[in-house]
Amino acid sequence: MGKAARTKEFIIEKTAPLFNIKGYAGTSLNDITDATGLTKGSIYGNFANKDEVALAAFDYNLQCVDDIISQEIRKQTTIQHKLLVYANVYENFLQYPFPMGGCPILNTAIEADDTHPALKEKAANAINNWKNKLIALIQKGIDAGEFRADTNAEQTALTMIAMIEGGIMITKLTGKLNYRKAVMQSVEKIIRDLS
Amino acid sequence: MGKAARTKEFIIEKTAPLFNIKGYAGTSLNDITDATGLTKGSIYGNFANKDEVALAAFDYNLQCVDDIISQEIRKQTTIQHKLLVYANVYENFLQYPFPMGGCPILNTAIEADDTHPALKEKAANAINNWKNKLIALIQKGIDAGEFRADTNAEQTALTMIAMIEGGIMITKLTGKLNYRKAVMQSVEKIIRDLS
DNA sequence: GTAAAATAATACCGATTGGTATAATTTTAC
DNA sequence: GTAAAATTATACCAATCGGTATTATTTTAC
Repeated sequence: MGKAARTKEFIIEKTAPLFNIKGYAGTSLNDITDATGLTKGSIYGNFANKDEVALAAFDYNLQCVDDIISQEIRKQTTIQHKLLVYANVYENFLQYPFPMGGCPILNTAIEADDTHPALKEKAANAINNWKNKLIALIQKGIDAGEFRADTNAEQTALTMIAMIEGGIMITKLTGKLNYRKAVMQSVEKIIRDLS
Repeated sequence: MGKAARTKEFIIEKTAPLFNIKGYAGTSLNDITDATGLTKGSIYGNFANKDEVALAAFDYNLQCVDDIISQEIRKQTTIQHKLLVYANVYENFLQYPFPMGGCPILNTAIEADDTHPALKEKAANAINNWKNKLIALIQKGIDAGEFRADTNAEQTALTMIAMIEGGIMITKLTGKLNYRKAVMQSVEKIIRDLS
């Protein structure tokens, strides 16, 4: 890994929390130079513009979440427990190296949906990948006889995602941790009801 | 209503969609003067600063949603149907005079939670009021014998809100209307399961 | 070790940011 | 109808916005 690649990585690491907390419009190039200790010349020597930094920062934050989830899923043996990982990780994300500012998909989705097509597409892909992973897991559970045969995998997957993201929003906003806990218990109920 | 009050109202009406679509940081004073056709002098003659416009715009957008919901709830007679209004209105919000840019609570919550305490508090109050209304409805259903006595009203309310807001985010992001439909059908199932 | 190439710092650009002082114009109160 | 008060427009402010040309400094390749 050459110097250039290392600096690029460094810039992304330092700015990823900024974009997740303050948003794309709310993060200025001054914020970026402050957070990295580098100058504008250095930033623009490694990225074409602010957009490219933001896109890379989103990828970094998303990868961070994916790594945590994947690692926890690998620890579980039954499909039901693998599905429960999503609820458990998001319910206790303070215990994990979760990106500062909350779920990057949610944050990016809300800001970018009407304003930034490139970021919007990245967030949309993230949701679709998440959905597909859930569907694959649920289908595996159906095939293995662990879940009911009449399960609507796609509807269950979308409902889980909606509940998790909605629960994050509510708790981040109100400061009430038990609000998220209540929602995540509903997610758990939905998963248990698949059996 | 004097001239001043009318102009103030006019500014709010014209800028409310802006703030809901582009966000607080993304909406500039130029956007505001463009949308209203007024000059900066006029804006600052009626509002102390951009913050005050944004706060008033949020109130306006929220009132808009509340009016739609309240009106539809009044049309229904059973508690179950009153609860279903939330799912139905949000599922078909294109059929109503819903604020441009989607749910103002969600939009404001995500942008303001780490950056704008005053807006954050307004959004938090909106969520709490929504939650309390749902709890009151559910409790009424329990008291009337329409719902099961062991219903956890608060958990149900929070789960409904999370699902609705999460469902809005997913559909706004992916453009797939049937994704929201799937989630809203899950909301309906939760409501039906109360009986 | 040296020369070429890549990276980083400095200094700058025009445009835009939120905001204000002042002057012109309307409203309002009587 | 007139004078005082409130509202709106004009012109401006310093600061900051994203971005770039140029210079200085490191890396890299040989």
